[in-house]
Amino acid sequence: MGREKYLGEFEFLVIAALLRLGKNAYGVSVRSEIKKRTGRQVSFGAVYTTLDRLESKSLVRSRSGEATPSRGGRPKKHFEVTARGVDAMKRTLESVQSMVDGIDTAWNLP
Amino acid sequence: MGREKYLGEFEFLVIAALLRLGKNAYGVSVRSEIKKRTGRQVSFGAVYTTLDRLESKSLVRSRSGEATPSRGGRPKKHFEVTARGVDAMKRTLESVQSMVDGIDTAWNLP
DNA sequence: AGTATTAATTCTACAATGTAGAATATATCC
DNA sequence: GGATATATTCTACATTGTAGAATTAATACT
Repeated sequence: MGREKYLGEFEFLVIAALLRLGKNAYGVSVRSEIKKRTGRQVSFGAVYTTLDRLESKSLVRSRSGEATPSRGGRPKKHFEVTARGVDAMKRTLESVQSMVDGIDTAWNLP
Repeated sequence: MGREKYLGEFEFLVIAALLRLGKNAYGVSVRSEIKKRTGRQVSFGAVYTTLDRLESKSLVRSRSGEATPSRGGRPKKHFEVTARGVDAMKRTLESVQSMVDGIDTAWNLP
């Protein structure tokens, strides 16, 4: 049995973005989704590096190349979350929630 | 304005543990609280290193030395979360939740 | 064909955080 | 003082976070 791993803070956001974006998930859209929802500023480098690392850990998978992008530019590289990726996300979210449960209301945390 | 920072995954757990433990928060109890609630295995090194780093970022504060520990052993070093620490926690939790919101039910994540 | 324009990804580099385990310190008791 | 108990500090390295410049690939235009 491989030791259970947990997602880093940013890795978590990236995987969540992939899940929400579904079919339309690729570097640029992941970045804007995170910016849009969290309001935080995110560099391309951060996103692509993280996507690569997640892929080499098999938490994410990519299918490259797009048929015909009607307008110029490099082809997109689409990503999707693997089953293992979803598991890692669940595990991570579970530990966060088990620790936060209770104090959230006491300290009126979100 | 200093750029908004976010807590790392483990830093988050440690701060949460401090909040729950209140008056009784110190290295050893933080470790066991995290183990107990999340079921994950946690080394002392991880906890103390993180606590130190959080302190140097002023997200946490420590008051050292205990009056009379009725039974032998080195004195405890107690920790508490600063206002900035609570803020960082809120910010971090907010971005996690804003990204997870919606998919949690769709993917039956915790 | 050659060049400009657009869209997106890859590379490079370094900072911050995660993690373990041995070593060390401090206190009590006999 | 030596044994025992309790807790923290140190050392070292692996993984994750983050930014921005450079590069690649495609289309459109002249």
